[in-house]
Amino acid sequence: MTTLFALCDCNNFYASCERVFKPALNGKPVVVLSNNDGCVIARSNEAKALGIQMGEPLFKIRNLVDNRHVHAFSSNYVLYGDMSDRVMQCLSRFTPNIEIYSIDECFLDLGDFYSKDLNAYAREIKETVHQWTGIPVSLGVAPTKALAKVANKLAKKSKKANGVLVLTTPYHIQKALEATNIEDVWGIGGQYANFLKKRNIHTAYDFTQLSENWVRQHMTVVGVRLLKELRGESCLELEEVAPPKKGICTSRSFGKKLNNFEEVQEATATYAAKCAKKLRKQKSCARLITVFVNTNWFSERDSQYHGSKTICLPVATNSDIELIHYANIALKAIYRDGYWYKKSGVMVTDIVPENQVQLDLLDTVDRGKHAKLMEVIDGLTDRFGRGKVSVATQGVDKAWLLRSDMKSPCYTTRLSEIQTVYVR
DNA sequence: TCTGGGGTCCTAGGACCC
DNA sequence: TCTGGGGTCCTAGGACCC
Repeated sequence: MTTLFALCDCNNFYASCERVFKPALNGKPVVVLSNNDGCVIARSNEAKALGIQMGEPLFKIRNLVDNRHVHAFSSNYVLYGDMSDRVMQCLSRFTPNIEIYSIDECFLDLGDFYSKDLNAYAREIKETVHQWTGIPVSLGVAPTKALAKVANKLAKKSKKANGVLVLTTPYHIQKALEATNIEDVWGIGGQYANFLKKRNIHTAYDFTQLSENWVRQHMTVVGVRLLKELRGESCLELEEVAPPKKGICTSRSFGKKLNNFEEVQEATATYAAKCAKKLRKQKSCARLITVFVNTNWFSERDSQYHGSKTICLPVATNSDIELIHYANIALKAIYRDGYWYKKSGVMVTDIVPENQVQLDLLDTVDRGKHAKLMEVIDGLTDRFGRGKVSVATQGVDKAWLLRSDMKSPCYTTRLSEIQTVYVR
């Protein structure tokens, strides 16, 4: 059986989302910033043309932003998540077999469409998504996922392709591989790119000429899989159902540096509650919780400290109350006075399905009661918005909160004005 | 002054067991 | 003095992705 994949990738996704609701920004440079308005994480084509790099800190390009009238937005993940859902729903009308690969990318199984005019079909997909959601996308079509990635990159880059490139013949595939720099290949990061270039491997085509043994020796079985994929042998299947996560992490840099235990504790408790919520969403419980704290490692003045502590819970849980309790214990064990803290985080691992939790005979926690309470809290959160109901440790003043001074409204989701309630 | 956050997979090496 | 061999599990670290 011949395989055929399309990779649909939203162009400059976050920047495009902002533009959908502010069409006056079309044709103008737009950037979206990371949490705390720290660095650039999305750029419109006009912003790229100004030389603004991905990941560049805002303060380094302040002049450019001001002088060239670059429109900067704080990130608004609720908006982007909702726009992503709309794009994916639209795509699923074209084939039921899709894999949502990331917030802005989707693989489509086009195996049944080989006899169709693939160029016309891909273009129809592209135009429909744009019409329905306002988001511009590019499509690459090829016999393997890695080749679909190659096709997608070229579809974006080439004026002639204009957002759609179909690679089905050996001739076109070879031309595409020759036109793709090795560092632009999916699965080749900076380390491997340097390593390969030193050995005179500069394009994706050069890479396909290597021997399987050599690649295995230097790049593990992952490299071999990529080699086969680029040679047209499909090794990566469409994963329509996302497997449950094996680890869940919530961490943030604080809006300002902190040297006060209570404030770090509030932030950390909030991250623990976020982990609990993510666990409940995928109907899992976790048995290991890790808390870590960091000072600002960019600062040359402040003395540096990194602490982390993992605690094994007697019984796996997804309750806010329990995870906050153990997060507090872990934090107390690693917190040292006399440092300026910039970031903390909570990670939960050893994750099991909710209905397969091993119980402990000496367990003193009323799990039924916790589950009921969490159900109520989740219900309130869904109706009235995040942060309206919380465990008291999470704090009220929140001096540690992120900065996001340039955030767009949540155009697509409801906001609420209900009084905040605290559960003790 | 200001520098993101959240994941995956693979391998090597040590501990431990029979 | 001689000092096995194979298997599993765990962890740390390194690579990658968006």
